Amino acid sequence: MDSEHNSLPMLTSAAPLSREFYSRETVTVATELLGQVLVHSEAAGDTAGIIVETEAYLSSDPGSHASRGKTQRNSPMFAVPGTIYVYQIYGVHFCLNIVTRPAGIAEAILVRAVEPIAGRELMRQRRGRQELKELTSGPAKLTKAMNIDLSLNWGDITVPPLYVVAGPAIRRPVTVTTRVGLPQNRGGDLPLRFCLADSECLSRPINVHP
DNA sequence: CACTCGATGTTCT
DNA sequence: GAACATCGAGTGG
Repeated sequence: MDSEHNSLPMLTSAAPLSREFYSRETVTVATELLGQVLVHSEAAGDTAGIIVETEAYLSSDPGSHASRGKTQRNSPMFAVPGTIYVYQIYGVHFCLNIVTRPAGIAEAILVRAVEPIAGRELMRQRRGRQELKELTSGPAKLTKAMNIDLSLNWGDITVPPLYVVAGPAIRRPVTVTTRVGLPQNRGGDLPLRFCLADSECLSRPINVHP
């Protein structure tokens, strides 16, 4: 067993955050997910990371996949809070979202970056990179490192194998910015990206002026 | 560093 | 056809 498991023996076996946690206002959940721990338990080995960057996607939000109604791809967004929505982007990458709000209101949170705390060697193998900062500092990087793909779409984030547990009780500064990759006319000017400002593992630096 | 660009497939116009 | 909640290799200062 490697040292990271010795130093964090309880984390990956802690109780997942409940459905009630996710059944609140999307911005609230997006903010409170920061500092919690995303865990993927697999036979190959557990991977886990502290969530350091999230984005909220709201109903009536032109940047949301659900902005033009329900389709085959986005239908998990219309399901119950805690539903996992994984989609493929640019044909090659996967992004992980967690549904909030009651069924019928399509809102979700994109998990954009985590700080690796367990299964780092597995992450290095999957990513083909050694540097800690390169393993999970982006929405598609973290899904690759943690082996998250379409097989987890429609899953339940409140139970294994993919779930979130309470992180270390340490207060860290939160910064709010505009979301990444969205043009102005698609909601790119809305302050819906949430970061732990002191993290080394953000998908990109926090711009003082966007 | 900063920037461009190709990969690759699903969705929507 | 074009766009896309991205990444990494490549190029040029």
